[in-house]
Amino acid sequence: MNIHLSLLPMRTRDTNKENSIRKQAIEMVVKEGLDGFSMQKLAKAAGVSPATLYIYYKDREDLINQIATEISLRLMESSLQGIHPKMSFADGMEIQWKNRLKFYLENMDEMEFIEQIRYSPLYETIRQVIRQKFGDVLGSFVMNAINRGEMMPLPFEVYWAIAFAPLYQLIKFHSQGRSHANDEFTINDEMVNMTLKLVLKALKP
Amino acid sequence: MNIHLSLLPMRTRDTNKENSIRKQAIEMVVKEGLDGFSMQKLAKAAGVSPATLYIYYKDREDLINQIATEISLRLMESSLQGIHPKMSFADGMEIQWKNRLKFYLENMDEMEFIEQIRYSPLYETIRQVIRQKFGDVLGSFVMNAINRGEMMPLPFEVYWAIAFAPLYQLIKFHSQGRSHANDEFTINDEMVNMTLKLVLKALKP
DNA sequence: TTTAAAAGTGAATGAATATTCATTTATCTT
DNA sequence: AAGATAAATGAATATTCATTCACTTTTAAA
Repeated sequence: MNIHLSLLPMRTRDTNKENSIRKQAIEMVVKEGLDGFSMQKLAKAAGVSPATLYIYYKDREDLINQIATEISLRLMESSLQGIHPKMSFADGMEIQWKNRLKFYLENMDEMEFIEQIRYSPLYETIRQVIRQKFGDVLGSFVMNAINRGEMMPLPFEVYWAIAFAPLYQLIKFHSQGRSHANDEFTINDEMVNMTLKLVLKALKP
Repeated sequence: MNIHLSLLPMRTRDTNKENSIRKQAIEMVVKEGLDGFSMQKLAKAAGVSPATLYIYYKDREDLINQIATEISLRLMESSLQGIHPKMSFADGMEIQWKNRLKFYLENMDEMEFIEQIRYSPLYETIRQVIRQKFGDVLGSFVMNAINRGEMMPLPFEVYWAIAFAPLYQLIKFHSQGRSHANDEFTINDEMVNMTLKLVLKALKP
């Protein structure tokens, strides 16, 4: 982005505005839900004319989509950091758990934004982008583990359901606990390690 | 509902209308997301005047809340059907898995409706109603299993994350697969049994 | 310093929004 | 049959919505 191949002069984009729009959009969706979000409110919150939003984004749907896609891709890249094909299954799993957890905790607003979109019809496009970009890597990680006898041979969906759904559930408990006084659950490393150990026990042949 | 203590005559409520409103609301939210839902569109789809909606429901938020709460309570009641305190942990788990799966498959639209709400700020109230009504039962089910040495002693959240998140993930894969040609995942009993077995293996001491 | 081009704007548009209100309609008891 | 009451309505309200447009501002190369 922001690279212009043309030799013609032009006004440069204000990255402060770009960031402010992004940040306020995320905050608004998290606080008021997808249906509490509007372009006019966003423009006001970001200190920008409504018309400016349409310079950055084609329309409302495109705005939500671009922001959500960018976050999702960052999450996936983060979660695969430090993964090598030769690595043992248990090590690979532990790294992915740590990576995902770290990303979540460091980007809670972004992740709650994604949660709002994830179950709405808007998310379908993003799901496809992710699958196209990371499907192979994740698939071969599982296949290797099975071939090496480190993991039970399982359909991919069963594997994923056991391997990651519990982590996401813990994170969900954590972020629900954030906003509520009588719900004191807070995630911690010990708990995560405990859960990961159980998950690995389940998947071992 | 529909019980009048007054002795005075009055016009009776049309239950067809009531059901039609409910059904169309669910369908609309599932198809177009929470922010694609509006009172006027609902009124038209249900063949009813907009004003009629305000006889049944205080306002838009109340409408969503009432429908979502009613569905959630039905799910919880279903999932505890046939559960007895003397039952072994494994049996109790299997029954709950079967009950939840059955309810989901028989009420897919309702459940996808709930998914839309679940991550929005609207869901907080419902979460509390559920906890208040079923928290004790679920809590003592876990405590019994631990005391009898049938299950590892775990924080409730860790237990839940391992015990049910994988099931929900499978169901999510299934309902995503429904609408997409190149995504052929379909849930079946064999797969569910396989996953449950792994989960029980993880939780066994 | 001129200038082309994109960035950025405020005000306006028309459609859609939630909700209300003055009426009419259906129902049950008497 | 009469009448009281709540159900049900269509039209109207004021607001908010996404989006557009004619216009001004900023930029950087020439």
